[in-house]
Amino acid sequence: MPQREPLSAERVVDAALAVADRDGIAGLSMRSVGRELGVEAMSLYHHVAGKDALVGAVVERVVGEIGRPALDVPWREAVARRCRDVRAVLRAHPWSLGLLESRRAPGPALLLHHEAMLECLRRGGFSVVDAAHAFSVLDAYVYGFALTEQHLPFEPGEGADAMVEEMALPRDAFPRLAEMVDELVAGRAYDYGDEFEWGLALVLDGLEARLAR
Amino acid sequence: MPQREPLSAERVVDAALAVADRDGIAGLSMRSVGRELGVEAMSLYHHVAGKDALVGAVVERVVGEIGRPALDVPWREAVARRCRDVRAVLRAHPWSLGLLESRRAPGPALLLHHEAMLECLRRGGFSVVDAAHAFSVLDAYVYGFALTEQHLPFEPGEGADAMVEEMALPRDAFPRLAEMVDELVAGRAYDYGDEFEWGLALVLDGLEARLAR
DNA sequence: ACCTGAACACCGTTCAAGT
DNA sequence: ACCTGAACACCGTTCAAGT
Repeated sequence: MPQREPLSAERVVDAALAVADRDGIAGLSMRSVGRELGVEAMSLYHHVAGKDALVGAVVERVVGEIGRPALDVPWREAVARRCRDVRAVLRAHPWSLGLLESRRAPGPALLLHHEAMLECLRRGGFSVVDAAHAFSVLDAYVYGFALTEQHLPFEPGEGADAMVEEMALPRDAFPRLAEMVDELVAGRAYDYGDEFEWGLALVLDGLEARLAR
Repeated sequence: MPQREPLSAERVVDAALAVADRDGIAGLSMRSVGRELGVEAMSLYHHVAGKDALVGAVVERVVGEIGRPALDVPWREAVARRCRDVRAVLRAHPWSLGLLESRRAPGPALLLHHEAMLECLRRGGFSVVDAAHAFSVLDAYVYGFALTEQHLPFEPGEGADAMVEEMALPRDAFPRLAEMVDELVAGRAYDYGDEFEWGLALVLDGLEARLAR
């Protein structure tokens, strides 16, 4: 019977990430992470300062999954890829968005992402101030989309039918919602996820226009 | 000594809102709400089904603070007002954004807001499908801005100086962030909150262009 | 040096008991 | 009908004790 692998900050973060991915944010506790490692919760305190620090490290790990920037393509394409990357990461770890609020200062991984985004924009010809503006809109859009996407009353593949049932709209009180649901259901194959590209293109068009003037 | 006001669902929600506004989301517990009302936590269960239901009711109350739509103005102005309204409400109750994740189906107040937004857009001439697109971008942008605004490493009025200190950027590793901070500090009076209008105008311009074509 | 048992001050919730 | 005390199964964290 092999000796138990010794604990380390890295293994604790690994375990916490696994627990969060499996059981969501509500299932992440010092005790559950300990259980995951076959160890008492108190042992974790020798490797992480506390739950806040652990959560911070897990968020940092997730942010680190955002791909490295492509600098050999036009700014619009480079920026679009980063945005898709961020959305993909936030979708893979839905619980991480809610965790952002417990962090105050951004960690190095998030700063690296910000830096990469600004680099793409500056190379594209944006002034420092406009790059700051552009970063702000893009960041808000991507985070916000991930947030709304997460709280949809239906599953991505499921289409809009489920939504109609789930919320049972009184048509006369909500005519605009009703016609929208009708049309989306009638048009079949509506995937809310497609909205991401529509909005992203709109924002990028807007930035292009600002750049030209 | 006056008889104690009898408990009611409404009074419980009032108290929960007061606790959340004062102590944040972490301070909101059945026991703390009970304390706020001078009552044991267990008494609350006679008026709300449980914590989830209470949280739902509190969110519903907050969403209800979003103003009624102005339908006698051009769509662009009407939509802009609603967006500013939503942002203001989310800023007044910063903890509510994090609470959205615990809700599955949107309550009537949120549906009313969605309906109002769609009404503005449809009156402006957007097709059903384009109104859905437009709603999606706007919603994502506003929520996302509120989210990023909430996690700024510095206080709104404080300017960017605090940010520089707080995160102590190694300039050579983050040249783009460094130049940005420099310029914003040099330019004085940078208020991140101003970014909201810049991005909102960009999104609305984009929608206007889509409407015209 | 690393791990843990017991303890403390908290959670949400149930249920039988009080008025 | 409305409120509550005691209890249960959980939290994060401290600290003295074990190896």
